[in-house]
Amino acid sequence: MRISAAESLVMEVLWRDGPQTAEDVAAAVGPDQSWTVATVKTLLNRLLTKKAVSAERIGRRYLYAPQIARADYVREESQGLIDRLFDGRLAPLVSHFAEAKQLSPEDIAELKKLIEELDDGR
Amino acid sequence: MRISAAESLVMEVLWRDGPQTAEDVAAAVGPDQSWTVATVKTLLNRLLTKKAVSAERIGRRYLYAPQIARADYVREESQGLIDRLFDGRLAPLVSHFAEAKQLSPEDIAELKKLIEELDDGR
DNA sequence: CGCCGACGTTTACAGGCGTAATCGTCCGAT
DNA sequence: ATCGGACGATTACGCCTGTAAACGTCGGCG
Repeated sequence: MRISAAESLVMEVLWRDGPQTAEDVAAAVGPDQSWTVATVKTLLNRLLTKKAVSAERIGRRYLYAPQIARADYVREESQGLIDRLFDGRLAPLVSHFAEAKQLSPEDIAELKKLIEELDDGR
Repeated sequence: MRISAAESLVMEVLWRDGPQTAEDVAAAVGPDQSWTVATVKTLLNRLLTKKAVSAERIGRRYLYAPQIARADYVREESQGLIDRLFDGRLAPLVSHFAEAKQLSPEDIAELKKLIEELDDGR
């Protein structure tokens, strides 16, 4: 099931800080988004029905924990974008960023190093 | 203004095949999506109000033409994803694909060539 | 032992989206 | 001059999303 933009912000804090209560999530994400606690609770509940998080009762409260791996989510999102916009291939994306002058020398160096490592591994 | 997923499919055919009528768009995109002509017309009209396409009257019909460049759209979408998932940097995305074993030797070769060209240009 | 308050659950509601049918108009063929 | 059909414009409608308030329950303090 699809995770929406707002929901993904909640997932991000669960991934980053681990299992926590609705209050904690609200404290972590609320300021940026200026969401009320109620909003965070709604999002957590939607994520629950989507089985994207689990809830373990700890006394009066629940601890919410991610049920899907961030890597999986990231892969799906990235693959989707690359499929939609770049014919499923990664190189054109990199190329696009290069043409749009969106790459700093540091970026280029970093990429170079990365690719060389990949190539060595081969 | 935001271009939705369905709308972007319409934009893609306008970008690919140039200005054309609603019928043409429907013929180009309809089969894949199994949309009726009515649906395509709705999407074109929404794109019109979003100023993403223009309409030039040719006799009885309109020719719809893109009003935003594909490169701009692509940049926004890509940048958005990279900002949301990879802290705004491109290398981690590439790295992620590598780790997910989503890169073929051809991909690696292509990237290598690309990066070397970029590096030369520097 | 009863009540209050903290939680989770349920309900709300406007706007966007996907998908389409219906309406109104105007061109072109009789 | 008329009428039907082809187009765009308008209207429809249910689902998802963002954002949140209202409701109900249960545990702990007094």
